Amino acid sequence: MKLKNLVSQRFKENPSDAQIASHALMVRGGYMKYVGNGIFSEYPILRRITSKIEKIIREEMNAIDGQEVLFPVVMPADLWEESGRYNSIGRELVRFEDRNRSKHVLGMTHEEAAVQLVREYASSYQQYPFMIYQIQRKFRDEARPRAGMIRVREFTMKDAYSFHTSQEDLEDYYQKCYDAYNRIFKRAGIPEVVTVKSDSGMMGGSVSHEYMLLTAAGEDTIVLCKECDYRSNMEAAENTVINENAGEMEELACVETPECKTIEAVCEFLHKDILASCKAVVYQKNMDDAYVVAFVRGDYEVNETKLRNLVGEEIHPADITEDAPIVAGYIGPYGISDKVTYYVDLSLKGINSLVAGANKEGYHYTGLNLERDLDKVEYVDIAKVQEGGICPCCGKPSLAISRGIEVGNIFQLGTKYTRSMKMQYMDKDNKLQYPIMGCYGIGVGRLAASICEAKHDDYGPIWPITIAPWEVHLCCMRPDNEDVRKVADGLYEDLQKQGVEVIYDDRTSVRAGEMFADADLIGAPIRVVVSPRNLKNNVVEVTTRDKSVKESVALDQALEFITGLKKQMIEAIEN
RNA sequence: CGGGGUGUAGCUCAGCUUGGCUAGAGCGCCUGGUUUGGGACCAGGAGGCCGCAGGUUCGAAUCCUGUCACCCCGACCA
Repeated sequence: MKLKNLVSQRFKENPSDAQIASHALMVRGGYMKYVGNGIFSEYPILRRITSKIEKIIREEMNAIDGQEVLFPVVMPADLWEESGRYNSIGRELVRFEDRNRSKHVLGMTHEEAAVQLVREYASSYQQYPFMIYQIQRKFRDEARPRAGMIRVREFTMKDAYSFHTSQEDLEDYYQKCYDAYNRIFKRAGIPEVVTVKSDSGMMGGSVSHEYMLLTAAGEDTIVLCKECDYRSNMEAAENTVINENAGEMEELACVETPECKTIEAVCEFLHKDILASCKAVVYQKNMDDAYVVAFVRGDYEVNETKLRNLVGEEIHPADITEDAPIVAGYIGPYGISDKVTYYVDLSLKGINSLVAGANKEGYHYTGLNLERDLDKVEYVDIAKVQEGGICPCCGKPSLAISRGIEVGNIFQLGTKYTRSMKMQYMDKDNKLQYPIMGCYGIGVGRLAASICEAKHDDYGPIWPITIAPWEVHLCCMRPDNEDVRKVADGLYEDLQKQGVEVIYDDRTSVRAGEMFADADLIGAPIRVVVSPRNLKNNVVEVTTRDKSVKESVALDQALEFITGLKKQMIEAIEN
């Protein structure tokens, strides 16, 4: 491919709306073009990258006996009504009517389609297990797309669905998929992706893992133990708290705390330790606006995902009205209205004397002892883990908090979809059974952007050779010089004959600076420069994008050197 | 959905507070020339319904009202 014919435009300046490196570089380099909120087109450079990522994914899915299929993007609403998700999913599911006024949806995930595809086929236990997958566009009407290709509304995804006749078989296959995913990320050049325990959310099911690329630009918060292998998404992270210095037992007393609406203000006013205070965070159920109060130790934040799972339905931060059965700023577990559901976090266990709201405007209690003063207390885990918190696995105070991009996930779904959609098979004993499912996703575009996020410098992406748009970027400096052009043209031909993917820059009237800047933005791992200066010494210059190699190679050895370097770079990633 | 911000050339932006001639710059693009190892220089040129609609005014990119779109933070999110 000649660079001068490449459909795309490169820019010197950063786009004004880009907040993260991958977004800025991929727009500047002509990888993609903004079409609408959360919607992009891919130019040839990016399409070459995503095609290579897809190829790796296909190979690994096929290697674990996956069979590629293709589901429709548009599906009749009936199908989604069967599983119950037509009504349970919010506005991210696009619903519309066709010309006959019949309801349809745009596919945002394909559990229903997968079950529908194999429901009649897989009627005997002898046909199990099997896995089907597709690589296809999805549309999710996200509330807030952001960060370029990291979070978009329309995107390409590999989604796989496996069907099993026993939990053991699912777990066995889940492990195979777990390993296949690790191979995919390794082969795509980011072996540093880690798995974390995750919350299953709307997918349903029990065990699930997310594959996270740890980077400051990530949207997810990850909890990692520095001492052992414990890793979890913050949403699912267990919070372990031990209140060792539980303090003196005091008398319960109601004290005036004027204008003290935050826990910090109260503690300062009363000269009490925030670690012996009880903070109230108020939510409302989405269904009926009923109030739900979460009590946590003053220094903790509420983990809304854990709270939501406990409540068993959707909740949102409360809007406390005048006639509410609670007094904003003065809410405490002692004497709280029985119209309010409340939860007490583990972080409050064992503290002898708490400062807490008195449920009366302008008053707090001191000396509150939950076990002595309340009829009964049940402690639940609803707080966010803190930096330096205690690891639930090894027990050491070694938890660290980091940011990550979710590049893939795997779920043990169970029978949620097969039951609701009445997919059954006949087992050995002539009994009807529901197959057990697993599902496994990878966002292709997001993975490309994540790799860019992980592998770039100020000048552009540094693509791993396995997914780079081209393996070699050949620069012909001064193509108006006949000797130089002849050598460069020859090298271009020869490299291609050797099966090397080359992007060839033979533009006249382009100065060296621009050529190099373009090469950096395109990010091919190997750069070869043919120029009058090099030719004088009968050499070409070979450098790698990551600057680890920079050599002048004799003309007659150039081909061998470059193909050798390519092979070396591929092996370094694949092995 | 709540808070903040921005819409002027393909890109990055100035002009708007205090209304006034044919609306500007840099980059990019086209023509010609000089250049040629990290985004050159000279000369000429094309390119704008100043997001959209309404209003105020002799006159609106600028003031007012409405509306749409986008960006950021939060909420939400397999």
